[in-house]
Amino acid sequence: MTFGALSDRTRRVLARLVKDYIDSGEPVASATLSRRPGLGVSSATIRNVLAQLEDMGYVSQPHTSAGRVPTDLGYRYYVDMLLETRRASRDISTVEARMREQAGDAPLFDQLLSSASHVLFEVSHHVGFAIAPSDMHAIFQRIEFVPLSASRVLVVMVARGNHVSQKVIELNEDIAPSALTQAANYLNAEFAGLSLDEVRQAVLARLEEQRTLYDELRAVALTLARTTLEGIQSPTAVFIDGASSLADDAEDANGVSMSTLRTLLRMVEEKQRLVRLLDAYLDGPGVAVVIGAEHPDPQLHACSLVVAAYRDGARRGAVGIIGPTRMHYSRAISVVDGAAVAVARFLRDQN
Amino acid sequence: MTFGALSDRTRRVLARLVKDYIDSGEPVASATLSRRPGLGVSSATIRNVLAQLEDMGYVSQPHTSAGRVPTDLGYRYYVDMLLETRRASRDISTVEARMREQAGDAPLFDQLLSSASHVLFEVSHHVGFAIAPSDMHAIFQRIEFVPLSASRVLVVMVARGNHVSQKVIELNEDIAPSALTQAANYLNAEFAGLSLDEVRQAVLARLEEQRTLYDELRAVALTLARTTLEGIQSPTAVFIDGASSLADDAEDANGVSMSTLRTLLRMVEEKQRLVRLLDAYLDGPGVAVVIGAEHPDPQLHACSLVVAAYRDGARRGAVGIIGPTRMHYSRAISVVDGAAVAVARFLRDQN
DNA sequence: GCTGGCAGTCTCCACACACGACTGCTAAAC
DNA sequence: GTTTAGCAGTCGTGTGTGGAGACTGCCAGC
Repeated sequence: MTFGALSDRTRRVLARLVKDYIDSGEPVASATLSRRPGLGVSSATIRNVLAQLEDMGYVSQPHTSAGRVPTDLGYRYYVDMLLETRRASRDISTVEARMREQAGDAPLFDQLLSSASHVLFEVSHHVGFAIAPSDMHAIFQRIEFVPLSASRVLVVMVARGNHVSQKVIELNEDIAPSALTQAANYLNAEFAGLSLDEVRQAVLARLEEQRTLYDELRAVALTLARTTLEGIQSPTAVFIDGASSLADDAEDANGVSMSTLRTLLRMVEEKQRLVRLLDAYLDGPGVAVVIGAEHPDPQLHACSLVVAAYRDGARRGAVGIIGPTRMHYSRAISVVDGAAVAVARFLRDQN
Repeated sequence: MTFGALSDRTRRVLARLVKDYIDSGEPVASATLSRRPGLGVSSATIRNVLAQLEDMGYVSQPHTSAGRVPTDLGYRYYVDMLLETRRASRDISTVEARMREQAGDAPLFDQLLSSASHVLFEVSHHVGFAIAPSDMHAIFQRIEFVPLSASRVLVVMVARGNHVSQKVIELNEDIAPSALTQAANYLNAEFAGLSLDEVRQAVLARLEEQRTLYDELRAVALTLARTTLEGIQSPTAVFIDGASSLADDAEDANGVSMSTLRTLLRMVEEKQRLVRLLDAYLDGPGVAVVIGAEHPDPQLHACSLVVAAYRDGARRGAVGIIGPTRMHYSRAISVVDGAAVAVARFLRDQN
């Protein structure tokens, strides 16, 4: 997008109006803007500018005798300006320091994401979230079988990045601890370094062969591996924190109605909804901002989403925040950006 | 509590009023009650009864020309009647079947509690929760060390009841995988069957001795065990589901105001608050109900809590629901009771 | 002790009115 | 041509009034 379409003064008025509205929550009057330093013109002039901005769809009036309020398009213009100018500034240090404090030096992957969502909430005062990359692309590092009883086994699978998943498997027949150890050794030697998806395919292929070629140890190992991996392709892990901030947003009648509140609370519960919602925005680089009516779901038209993807090799996850359209975008953007960088850095350090 | 203080008819009127109010949410008029089958008296008579009940503090009028609404004391009387008469009936089958569907046959302890909270939410349409017993009394079953890199170890500790906890430990110096295996073997042989608290004490005691008596293997094992156990005494695990139902409660203006909503959402986040809140109610047998102003926290005066403890050997945890004081108590009580029994049964079956 | 009837009370809703906040427009000034 | 001051016009908000409706409390009669 080019910013040439609006004159310099018009742009300054729009930016000032958006900022004022974000701070106050009240429609902004021309007189209020003219009193601001920086634009040394009278309220009448501002009124002319605002009339233009209204024609172009950047601002609107709740009613004739009220000040102006930014439309979603107005926010969009403002945010694009921010993204353009603020590209350099990011707030990694604060976010990263807080995450380290929260999660410790050697966190499990889940702990890392959980603390990311928590820190995003703390610093933005909006709902923070962190989404794990799809498990299937994780790099298999190690598997371990812990006997719980004669026929029950705890499977612990470790993927790169301290990504641990576990599952209890109930066997049809008893199995000796030594057999479990051997099975684990076999699998570790055979598959370490492959992605879980590749491991799954390899396991299935070998089980096919196995039908003819009979080998007790391998059969057990591969069957255990298959059962384990079945559970793994379960839904993507999602961490969300700060749902209580929604109550504040709804109370301020920030356009966040009770039904929006409910929609978001449901999303906090059925986290996969959030994953679906985000799927579309995970491709671009840097921070993406989705404002109000840009959401496909009408229930979210009062909300904005600030999201940034992070990379871990070929895998991509995301962190971000959800808040009312009237949110402090500049801070939100720098914080989310910082969190994405911090998560990526953590992962790099662990590998 | 004895129910003799009120005449039989008075009690029936109170019960009918509470039920009607729970169903409708509207103040109940004397005429409405007189039309109900069962109490074959005119509205004027009902009015006399209601006046008595009001004197005794069981019901109140929002304003002079309105019907009656139960007070917290009225609910209390009603709930005590329920607890007295319904002691026999519990709804285990539904709850247990749903939990089994949710969690599978061999769930991890966390999965079990998570599904309990979810099922409680589903069937009650209020916030459901499940609290794990304090970890320190769990029975140590097995520990396993998984090498992640030369100096990083994943500790997996299993306690009875499929209770798995894990932690990454960063060592000061490199350690060979074989040493880890030996360390695990030593700890498993030595401490299996003790409570984690006992293990912790034993480990500390032996480390004291160890200062003089030098034995590399044991020193490593005990040090790893100590570091692991340090992390374990972390806050009690709590599972909560159904926060979105709070939005419904607040929307119906069930007395659940925005500030109550916020308080509860905060509690969903800082789960330890809930643990503290419940501490007082975990001792009694069966189901406990805390109604409105009976809560110490004034923010919860619009809420009721239905909670039941479950036992796992010497350990006690709890399950329950939180909803508006105007909640369907009879169903809530039977469901919570059923869930507590189902969790206990699961644990017994796993051990 | 119960019931029918009636007067009294209070909420809720609709309507009207005045106040205040901004705007849009126009004509004059720069 | 652009900016400004001034003014008329518009609309939301807060307040007050009145009538309808919903219950109750009380009293007299059964």
